[in-house]
Amino acid sequence: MRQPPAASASPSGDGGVDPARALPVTFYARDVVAVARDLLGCLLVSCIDGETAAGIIVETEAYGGPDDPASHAAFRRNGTVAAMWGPPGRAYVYLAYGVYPCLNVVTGPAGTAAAVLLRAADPLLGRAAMAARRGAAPGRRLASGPGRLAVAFGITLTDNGRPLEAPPLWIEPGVPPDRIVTGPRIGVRRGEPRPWRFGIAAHPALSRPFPPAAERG
DNA sequence: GAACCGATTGCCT
DNA sequence: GGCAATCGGTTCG
Repeated sequence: MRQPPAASASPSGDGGVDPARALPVTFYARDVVAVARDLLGCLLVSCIDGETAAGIIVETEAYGGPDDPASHAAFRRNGTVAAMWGPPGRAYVYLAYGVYPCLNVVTGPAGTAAAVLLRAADPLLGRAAMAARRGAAPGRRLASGPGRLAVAFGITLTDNGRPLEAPPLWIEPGVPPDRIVTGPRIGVRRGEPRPWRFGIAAHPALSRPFPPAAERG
């Protein structure tokens, strides 16, 4: 499987990315599970600190509103989580274990408090900048994991609530994947398990392999 | 105002 | 494979 041509051979000066192509708010204003699946193959772009970083989204997780015990919105409404309760198409950034920022995309009508966690991306542009931010060699784990992804793209808590339709942070349409795998969300302990983790089948940039049972699905 | 928890990661054994 | 690091928000006293 070759790299999708989403960011190749463009007259744009940034190696092919173009904020004019950013997904409209209507894309996000849908069911959180649908958005989570449709984001696979799309191009995440950030222009932060003078560095352009872009990568294909290869893994996502859907988190519902108050009805989803695993969601931050289940028992919280104020603070950073307030972004989840806001309008769709905006970023919800939280700090995992006080260490790593994690980037979510708010979905559904305002007040739904649902969001999609971006768990992994396949670096396409700005690998050097990603590696520098990660403090790692430009190898294969630059953005494979929610914390790694956010750090690689320069995302911090200050980006919480930021609209995702214009610089410095936006998402462009990409090539829909041939096969999508499904599995239980990672690290979730509360409530009944939901198969709301989605990934591009057998993609090398996945944060972790999917359970065999999901591969057959 | 203090204690506790968490949608993680990297380093240690 | 196991566990410490680290911080914002919520909960409890």
